[in-house]
Formats: sequence, C-alpha cells, structure tokens
Amino acid sequence: MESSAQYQLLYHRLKKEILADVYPIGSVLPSENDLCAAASLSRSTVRQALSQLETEGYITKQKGKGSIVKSKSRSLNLLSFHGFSAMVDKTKMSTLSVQEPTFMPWPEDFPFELSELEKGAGCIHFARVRSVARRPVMYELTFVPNLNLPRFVRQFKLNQSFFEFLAKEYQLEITGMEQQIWAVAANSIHTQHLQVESNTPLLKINRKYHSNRSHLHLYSILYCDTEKYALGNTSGVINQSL
Amino acid sequence: MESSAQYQLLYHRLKKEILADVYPIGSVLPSENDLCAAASLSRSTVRQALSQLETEGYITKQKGKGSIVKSKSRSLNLLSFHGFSAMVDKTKMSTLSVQEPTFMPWPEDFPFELSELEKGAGCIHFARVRSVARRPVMYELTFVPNLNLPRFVRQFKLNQSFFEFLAKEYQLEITGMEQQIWAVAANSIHTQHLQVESNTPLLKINRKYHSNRSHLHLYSILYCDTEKYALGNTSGVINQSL
DNA sequence: CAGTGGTCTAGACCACTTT
DNA sequence: AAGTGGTCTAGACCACTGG
Repeated sequence: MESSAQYQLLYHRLKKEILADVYPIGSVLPSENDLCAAASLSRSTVRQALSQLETEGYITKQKGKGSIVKSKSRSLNLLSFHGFSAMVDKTKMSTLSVQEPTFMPWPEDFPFELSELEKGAGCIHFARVRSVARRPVMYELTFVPNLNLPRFVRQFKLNQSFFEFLAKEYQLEITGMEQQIWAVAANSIHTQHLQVESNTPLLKINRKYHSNRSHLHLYSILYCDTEKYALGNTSGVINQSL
Repeated sequence: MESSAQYQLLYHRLKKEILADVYPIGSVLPSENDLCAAASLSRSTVRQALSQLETEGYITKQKGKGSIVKSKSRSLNLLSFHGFSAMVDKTKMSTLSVQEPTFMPWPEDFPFELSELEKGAGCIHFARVRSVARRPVMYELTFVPNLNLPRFVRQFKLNQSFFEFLAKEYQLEITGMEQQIWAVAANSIHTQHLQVESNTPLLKINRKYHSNRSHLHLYSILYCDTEKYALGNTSGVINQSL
C-alpha cells in the first residue's frame, strides 16, 4: 500500500509522532545520527526523510542545534485571517454551527466537476460561521463525498479543526488545493450569517482539496467579510539563509 | 557572495541556462551521469542541485526518461486569471500603461512598512491595466525601491513580464511573497480604469515580494474585476505518484 | 569541547523507458 | 541491452551551537 522505501517509512513514522505530540511543536527531533542508529539506516536515507518533513513545513533544521518541530500540518499557503497589523489572536476565534453534518445528494448547481464515483456516493454537508472577537467574518459551506468515512456525521464536532479531525480519525491528509476567488455583493443569506448590509463586498472562494486518498476530494465554498480583517498568506521561502 | 557549495553552483548554472533557453521548456536536461562527468561531481551532489530545481518547479523528473524542463520561473502559487471553465488564453491578454515608470517619493499612505534604507531611496512607480479579450480585469500599481536598479526607468517596457525583466537585467529572482486580500467597492478611479459601475465589488490585493537580494522588496497593489474571470491558483502537490 | 546539521564522495542495486 | 532516475550505504570533513 504505502511506498516501502526506507526514507518514506521513516518520514511517515516521524510525521505520525509529530501529529501525536510525541514531538510537540518547538521540541527537537532525535539527531540524525541517533535516527540512523535507531533505524539502522545510513545518514543519507535519514536526511531524505527529514528533508521531506522540512519542505512540507513540519520541521526546520538548524546547524549545530537539530531538527525543530514547527507545525502539525503541511503548510499549504492557505489564506487565513490577519488583522491589519498582526495576526488575529486565535483565542478570539469562535465557530458557530449553521448546518450540522447531514447526508444529502449533491446540490444541483454544485460549482465543481464531480467524478462518477463521487456523484454516486452523495455527500455529507455542513456549514459554519467563523467569528473573530465576536464579529462574524466567514461563512463556510463544506461538502464531502460519502466515501469510506465511517462515523463522520456522528463524530465530527463543528468547533474543532476539520483537517485535524480527518488526520486523526482517518489518517487523511490534505496534500494540495485548487481555488478560485471572486469579489461579490452580499445577498440575503450573507447579510443574515455575516451581519452585513446588503450589497457589501464579500470575498467568495471556491476550494477543491486534494488528499492522500487519490480519488477523495473535499469541497468548500467560503464567503468572507474583509472589512475589518483581511485574508492573507505567505508563499515561498521568505527568510532565506542570508 | 553566492553560496559556494558545489550543488548550489550547479543549481544556479542550470537555472540560468533554462532561463536563457539553452534548455527550452519541454526539453531534457543532460542525464545525472553526464552532469557528474561534466562537472566532476558525485551523483549525490548533482541530484541535490536537480532536487532544488524540482521543488522550485523548474523541472520534473521521470524514471527512465530524464529531467524535463517544466517552467522558466519559480512556481510561487501566485493567483492568476482563470475563465470559468478553462484557463484564460494568454494570447488574449493585453496590457495598457496608465503610469510610465517614474521616480517619486513613497506615497504618504503607503500600506506596507518600509525599512530606513527603502525610505531613503525613494521609489520607482508604474501602473498598468491588464485586459482579457479587450475587457479590463486588473488595475495594478507597482512600487520598487530605487536601490541598485540602474536603467530601470529607461529600459522597462510595461507590456513585458516584470519578473522576467528583473531576472534578465539584474539576475533578480522573486523568492517569496506575502499578500493580503480584501473585497472592496469600486470608487471613481476604479470605475475609470476597469470600466465598471461605481460600488462594483472588486478584489483588492496588497503584495510584498521578497527577492534573492535580501533587503530588496517589491510592492504591488492590485484591483481585480472578477465578474467575468475569477482569480485562481493551485498549491501543494496535486498529482502525487500513485 | 562534543554534538549538531551541511556538504561531498564512490560506490551499489533496483525499476522503468527506449531502442 | 543500454540508459535513465530512485534508493541506499559507509564513510569523510566542515561550520555552527552549546556547555
């Protein structure tokens, strides 16, 4: 099933251990020599595994120090909320359920193309409103094909991280994404959920997520009020060595 | 100046040759063994150089075939225009100059923080309107600090690619970017350049580009009419092996 | 100073593609 | 069969960080 290359096995093991807080964020992985000895591998092979973790954003390496855990999820350069001066304090974010997860057929006017497999399976749909400092900023509709995700409807709680839930419950990892972005005028649905005036300019984002299950995609439609908080991201290597 | 590691030297040489069409898009680089022999390097070192070209999106590798040139610029996951069904035909894109490159002090209300070095240097500013199928879709204001970019004002032609000009003329490469995105209502300036009604929702994007000159940044402010063409991008590895 | 990651070598065997 | 990239080993020396 999985690639049986030694560096891939080590990569997956370390990633799992990072996810499971064996190595929490900020901690240092065992040194390359220790990993070599423990796994009976050459240093090149160990470095190949660490290199993959590094390019995917899980760790950073520092000469003389070690490999430091940076993040618990692949850095995908997703847009996220930023204040005008600093990043929004995560403790001030809250989530409101608008539609609990339910089984349904795909909407007639679904904006993404679906495979026959996805069409036949129907979908699980839920919707949330995200707020920052009690001000609603994002209305999010998510659609997941009903394909081998047992207990999803019962177990997923809307106030948790969707991606972390998928990783823990199904070992499902988001590996990539396509998105399209528009500026649109708020209609009656948006005015209600985002508490804005009619015709307020909103950011509309359609997203198709790709995962490590090659035929399983997730879909989201986002509406964002950017009056107080812009959406921002960073891509590429911003801090180069020298 | 440059890193003197052998793999970095080879990486830079190959990148320059790709840029200069020594290896055009679609062509195959010399095999790893040939590169080893030509540069008197071990295969690991050659592979490290190729690996960097690969993760930056210049080449793809295929077992049994070789290293195939994919792109002439680092893939930065920039947002670009997409039609509703297919990518916009590049032959239908045109550029209109609104403001020719000129020296000026930084605007009072410049939305990015500037270093003392940048402040003192003043800036070069130009503005363009991009059209797709003769319909204006983007109004773009660009600001470049006046730091060691000789002949810029005289030589840069607004209808060429800004990034390719910088690479050819100054060996300046864009390595990363930060951006913030809003939905805003069109004001009188936008209605004029983008030929839209007042208060039409527009995408506003502020961008700060980072380059291989560690203290040189470029700045752009974009206003996009997304009524006909959305902005889209792709990030992460969409097509995994298997 | 000992330990870390960064760079590099000279081999080896494998799976895949093309001729 | 010959050539390609994919994986892997067992060394080596270096520059950097810490006590």
